[in-house]
Amino acid sequence: MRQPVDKTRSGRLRATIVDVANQAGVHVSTASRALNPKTDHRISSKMVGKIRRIAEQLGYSPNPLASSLRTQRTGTVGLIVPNLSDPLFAPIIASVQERAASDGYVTFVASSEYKPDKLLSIIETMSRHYVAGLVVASFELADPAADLCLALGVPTVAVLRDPGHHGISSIAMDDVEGMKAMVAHVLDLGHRDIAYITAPLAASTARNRLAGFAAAAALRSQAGFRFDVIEADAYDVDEGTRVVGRMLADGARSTAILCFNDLLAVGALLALRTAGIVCPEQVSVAGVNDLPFMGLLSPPLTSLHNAGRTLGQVGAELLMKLIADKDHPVTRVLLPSPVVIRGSTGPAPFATGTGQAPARKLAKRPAPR
Amino acid sequence: MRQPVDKTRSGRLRATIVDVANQAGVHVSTASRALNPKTDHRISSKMVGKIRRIAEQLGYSPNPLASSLRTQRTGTVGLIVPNLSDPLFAPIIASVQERAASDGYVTFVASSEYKPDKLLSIIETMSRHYVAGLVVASFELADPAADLCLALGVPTVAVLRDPGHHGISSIAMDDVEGMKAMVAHVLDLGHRDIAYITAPLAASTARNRLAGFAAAAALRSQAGFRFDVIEADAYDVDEGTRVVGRMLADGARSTAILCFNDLLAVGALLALRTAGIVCPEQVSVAGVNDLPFMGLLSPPLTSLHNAGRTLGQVGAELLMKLIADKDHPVTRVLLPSPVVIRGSTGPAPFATGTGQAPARKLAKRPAPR
DNA sequence: TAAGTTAGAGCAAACGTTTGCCCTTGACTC
DNA sequence: GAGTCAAGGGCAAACGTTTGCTCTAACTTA
Repeated sequence: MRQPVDKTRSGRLRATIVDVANQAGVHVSTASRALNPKTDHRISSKMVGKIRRIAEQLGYSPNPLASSLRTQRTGTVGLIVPNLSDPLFAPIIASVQERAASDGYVTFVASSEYKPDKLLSIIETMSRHYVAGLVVASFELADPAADLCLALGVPTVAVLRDPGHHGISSIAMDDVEGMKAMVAHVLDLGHRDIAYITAPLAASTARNRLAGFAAAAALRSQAGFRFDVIEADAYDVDEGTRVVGRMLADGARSTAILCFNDLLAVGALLALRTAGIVCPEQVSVAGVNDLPFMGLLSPPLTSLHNAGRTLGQVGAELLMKLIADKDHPVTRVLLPSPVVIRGSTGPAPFATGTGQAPARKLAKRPAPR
Repeated sequence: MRQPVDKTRSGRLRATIVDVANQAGVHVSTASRALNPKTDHRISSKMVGKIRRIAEQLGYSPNPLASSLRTQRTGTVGLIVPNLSDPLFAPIIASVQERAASDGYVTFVASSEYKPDKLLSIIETMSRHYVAGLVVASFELADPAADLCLALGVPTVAVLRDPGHHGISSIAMDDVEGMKAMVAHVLDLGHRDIAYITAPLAASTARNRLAGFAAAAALRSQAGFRFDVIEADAYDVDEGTRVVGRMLADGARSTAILCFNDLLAVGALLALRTAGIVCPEQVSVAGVNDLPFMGLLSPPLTSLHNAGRTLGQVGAELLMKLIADKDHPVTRVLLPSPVVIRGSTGPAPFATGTGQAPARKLAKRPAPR
């Protein structure tokens, strides 16, 4: 005698497929097939109707754990970002989530905290949870984590940062061209002494933006132009303040400071303000990513557009294809990253148009108000 | 004859507990007990050692799906926010995630998009996935979703917004006191005609901030004081611009505009700027939440502090307790929400200190630059 | 020394699905 | 009218754990 299912067990009152089958007077396998659109052709249509009706009325919905255990597939995808608090990732998280949900997937989000080992262990964990696929925004260049994803056989899409792995599809901003355009912008404004604050070069974004800067600089390698690169150790506002503070203390003469991202740029603005240097009249500043509110700062920040939502959406879309078709070709997408010109970049002081800027230290002037 | 486990199946090469048991020459139940610290006292310690060693060397880790199916428990918690893109929720997401992870839980994040039905269906889904508990930042007042959580028997903590349900623990900001303090602040500055832009009153936050505003207003119900309430339909910058645009068009005379949140306040600033009204000289503006960068706007925004990280951390902590002990008493935590005074609030124009402000329309003046 | 206790380990059921295979039945073919 | 076939449905194993129960042997205790 089969015990009737105890509906009150553990506080969960959920009908199982055997309840449905019993009620319909059929075998559980029949119920299973009838409920699954992929297999319901094996069952007579009136039986399908009956079983569906009973399932509905019992409020049956399949237990994803049991189903996944049997099929070795789940309805979940994983999303890994390097930092959950950085506003840069908010639209990516939101859009990946939305896109995945529209295909019936729920999303695990995890933060790798910019730590390569943590990334590895998260991937391990997610794989153990049988995620159907992974969207990763944390890859570094030649990241062993990319190999791990492939070894584990989990479909993976890189967003924002491209590990440069031949087996991993990716979607990212065109940082090289973006940065070239940014340099062109400040050159147009007459700047001849330009500094670029880069982030640690482990990430493709950092590498590419530096490459763009360097490429643009190479075109003006003549006398009268000066291009400096300073390396920051972090990605946040404080680091920007520290770095620019040091630059000023070292007597830097740059009239334009381009930053790896907006947070560093905001830090730069603060450091300049503290030093009594007026932006953009004395020094221009620009960032990358065009975070929310950057247009409302004073001065409003010039930046490179970052299509966070598109990144996430297209990335998730790509992942869905990869999941559906294991042999989907590896694809690589680059999104244009145009310069968003605002008030923090302006004409170079004493610009002569000849390319020969007079030697000059950043003067301390009282902050305007 | 048992077939040897096919390690290459479906691309996943994972040792199971039966591999460990076979290798150790013991029954799988013995292996299971040896591997579980809760039950390993039932097995001789040298056997435990041997089995652990073999497990390690085989790279065994338990399949969470199978384990959860059997135990009806998972190592996952759910987090539901109303909007993934709002910077307000970023620190909450990050901190819940961190705190849960430190207890070995992975986190599902979902967005209810401010839609009550969507919230219900997300809770349903998560419950089906056997989440161990739920952190919910989307509750409305007297939300049926709160009943659902209880009915499903899933431990739940409300953060930020309190559904006011006797069975649900919560942690939130003290919006009533915060708003009172904000009103006191602008009264101190001499303002006598104060407007408050509220959000839809479905949420406890909206209700409480309005209550705080009303309570503070009640103390000055004498002639010469005027307190207006305008209801916004949304929570974003655009809505703030629209609402304040309408107010101006309607000839509002308020010299201080308090807003439900920073996004509305930013919208208010934009509308004022468009109208050529100078903040704070002509009209003061304040928000709530103190989002990142609000101190860098021009003018820097006065706001109420929001302890997002604490909210998430304490909320998750509370959830861990609830999970560990089903009979943990329902607790309610309120965090102080002090006024962060910045440049967007200033002395009332024509302030006399007598409480009798002269009738005056908001004058259009050219925007300064 | 007989009875009772305990430690250590195995047995098998259970969690809720899915799916390859088999069986029955009725229709169709030659 | 015997053989073929397809449709419709049942059987039982499998996914990888956990856990109540049983069994055996060794160890106490009176």
